Amino acid sequence: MSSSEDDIPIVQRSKRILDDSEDDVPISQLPSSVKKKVKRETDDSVSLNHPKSKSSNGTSKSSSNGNIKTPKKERTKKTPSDKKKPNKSLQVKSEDKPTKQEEDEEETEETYKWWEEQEDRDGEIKWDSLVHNGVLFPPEYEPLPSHVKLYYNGTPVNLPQEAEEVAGFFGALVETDHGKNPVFQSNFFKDFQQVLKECGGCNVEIEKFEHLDFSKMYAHFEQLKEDKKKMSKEEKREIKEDKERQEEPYRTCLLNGRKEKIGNFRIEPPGLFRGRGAHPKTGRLKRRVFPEDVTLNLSEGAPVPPPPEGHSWGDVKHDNTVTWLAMWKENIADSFKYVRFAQNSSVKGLSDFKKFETARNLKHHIESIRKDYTQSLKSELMQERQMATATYLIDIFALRAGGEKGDDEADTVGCCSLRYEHVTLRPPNTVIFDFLGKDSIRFYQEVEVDKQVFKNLKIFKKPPKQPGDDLFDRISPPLLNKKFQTYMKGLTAKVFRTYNASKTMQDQLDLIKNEGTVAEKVVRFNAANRTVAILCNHQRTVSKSHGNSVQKINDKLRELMWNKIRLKQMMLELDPKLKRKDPKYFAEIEDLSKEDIMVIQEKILERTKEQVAKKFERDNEKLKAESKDQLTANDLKERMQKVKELQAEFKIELASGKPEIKKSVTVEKLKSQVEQIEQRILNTQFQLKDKEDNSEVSLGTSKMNYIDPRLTVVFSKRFDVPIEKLFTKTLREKFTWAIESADKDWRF
DNA sequence: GGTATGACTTAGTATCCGGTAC
DNA sequence: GTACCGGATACTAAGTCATACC
Repeated sequence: MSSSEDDIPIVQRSKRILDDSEDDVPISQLPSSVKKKVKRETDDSVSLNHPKSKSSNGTSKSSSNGNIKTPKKERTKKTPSDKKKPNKSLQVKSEDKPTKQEEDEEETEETYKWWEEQEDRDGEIKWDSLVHNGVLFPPEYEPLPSHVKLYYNGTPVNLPQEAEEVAGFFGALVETDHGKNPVFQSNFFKDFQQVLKECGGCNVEIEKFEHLDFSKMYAHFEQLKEDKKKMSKEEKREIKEDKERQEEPYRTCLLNGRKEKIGNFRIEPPGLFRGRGAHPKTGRLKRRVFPEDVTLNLSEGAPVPPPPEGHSWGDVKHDNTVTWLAMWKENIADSFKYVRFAQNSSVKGLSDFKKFETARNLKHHIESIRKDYTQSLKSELMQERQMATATYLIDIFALRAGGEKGDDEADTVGCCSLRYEHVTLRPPNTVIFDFLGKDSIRFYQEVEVDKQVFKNLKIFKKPPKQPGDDLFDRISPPLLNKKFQTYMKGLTAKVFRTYNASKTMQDQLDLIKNEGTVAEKVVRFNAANRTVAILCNHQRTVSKSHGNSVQKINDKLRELMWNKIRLKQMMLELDPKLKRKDPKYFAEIEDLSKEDIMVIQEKILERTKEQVAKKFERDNEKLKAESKDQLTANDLKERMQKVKELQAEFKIELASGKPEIKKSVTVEKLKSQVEQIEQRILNTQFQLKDKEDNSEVSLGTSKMNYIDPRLTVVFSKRFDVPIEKLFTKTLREKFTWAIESADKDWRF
């Protein structure tokens, strides 16, 4: 690198790789060294039919043949330059920052519709050319102000910078569940002491975690949060724009000459490992990643982005059989972390499409698979019997495969790793599953199973087996998957989950009638989604505000109920004979006791008081701003008088049991008001039920990973529900291929 | 056949951000 | 204008599975 280049800030230098040198140059026109001869595998190719390839009757083939088109063609080896050159509009532009509108247009123009391509896309080669600007490193550590210290036994500790950073990681978490977890504390403390030792120690001998006092650090971080909140809009905007400017070069890359988004272009910052569940390593220090730890992957001959000043890359690879752009080794589990394409990239889209097509293909085999494993449940061979039983559990209860786990990981299980204690048998054929699955999420289900499955599980638990022993001791996920491959190409344990999730969704959607408002249809769609989420055991922790908001809705319901009763009381006041005519209609008048009513009235009064007080404050602030005379305490008293009047009315009503009737009121008018309130009650109850039902169920995971997006698109089209109501912006981008390729008649 | 490795998908949670009520 | 709430997004941990190697 020339010295003049050295003077250019890293951000600008790397930006130039895409912006200057390759700007407006399609990859196919790059120097020949960039182009790479590509050998494509042609076996079992998958491609999508696109709207242009209609059958003679004008309907898309996708609805009838499942979009799979696999004529094996002998293909000659292709080089990138043989491929169709991208449109001018697809080339990366960067000079003159485009306006927001231009950006949007550009976005639309640049979207590569891979699903409209005719070519086969299977095989080992994942890309023909890949050019990118490397990765974004987290900022260097900024030392704390000198007055913010860690204390040990009351003594302020002068920590070296490296150790202060680690202490700060903990300091920020002291009040969280992690910070209070003894394993987290102990792991942190060991690593903290190690770092301290590495950088030469400090003024105090630190021996016990219990003597550490992080309160000053914690207060400092809290203050920083507060300050951030208090920043003006302008300041916040500037910071955001700065951040975006810095990230810009790393957001996208050139994949086969087309601009594509990158997902996690940021190297993970150092911190304390937050393992889920009872993870033995939770709290360990995740060390800072340096360029020397990072391997880049890009086209041979493509310009290698310069590493940050004074550093060099660990390695630079040119492997087009993988889809990562950069990787590094992390120090907790000693595994790799990858920088990959974004969810809406062609690479991810194609992979998603293939996943759903494989799952969809299972429908042609599922019947014979079920027949086969039902037979094998009675096999003489223990291994076969275990295989059949495990397949049954994976198919029917959507269990994961359940690979072996080490002692240095959380103790979680799936099907093959189920142990004696995870399954309880209750004759004649009830099985109680109780175990921690992925992410230490509890799987608890009491289910009735096939009689032979029950028998088998009983055999698998027979002595000398005891708690701690594997239920399925003769099989493993690789063995299961090997067997699955004999049923169908590409079939593995996880495909059953995708298949059953999408099949369930389709069945549920089929039950929905095309009636009601859009909002009602969305609620029904979500209910179908929820069935799938429950099948897959997708949970979430109840939000902190959940109890509060449920309480609010319940209060609202009681208030509505009271109002309805009052209206009915008024009706009887106007025409007492009504009660004899329709006793059922008026029966609910007795539903609320005097105490109930008092509580409701108090809540209303309280709320009204608060409203008046707040309005008073606001008005005063307004007057102050206009330099006018302030409202006085007397004014407030006057305003509060109205609340007092209301209170008096309530009191009279409570004593007499008769609400005040206005002159113009008629029985008919009251009846219509009752109907209105009843509708509101129904809506509110519906809203409450939805909230309760969803409080512990996470719908997003199944929508994102398991439900074929084309099902959602079909629902949207058939039921006239805008796709925006069913997919967020991110999901619409991720599933553009589905939105543009599935028609009304598509079936999973 | 078992284990290690590497590359990918799936997953829950933390944080951001925009709408709404006041 | 602000505080609050909830949905959307970002982050990264934790799975699955193919392949290589012995």
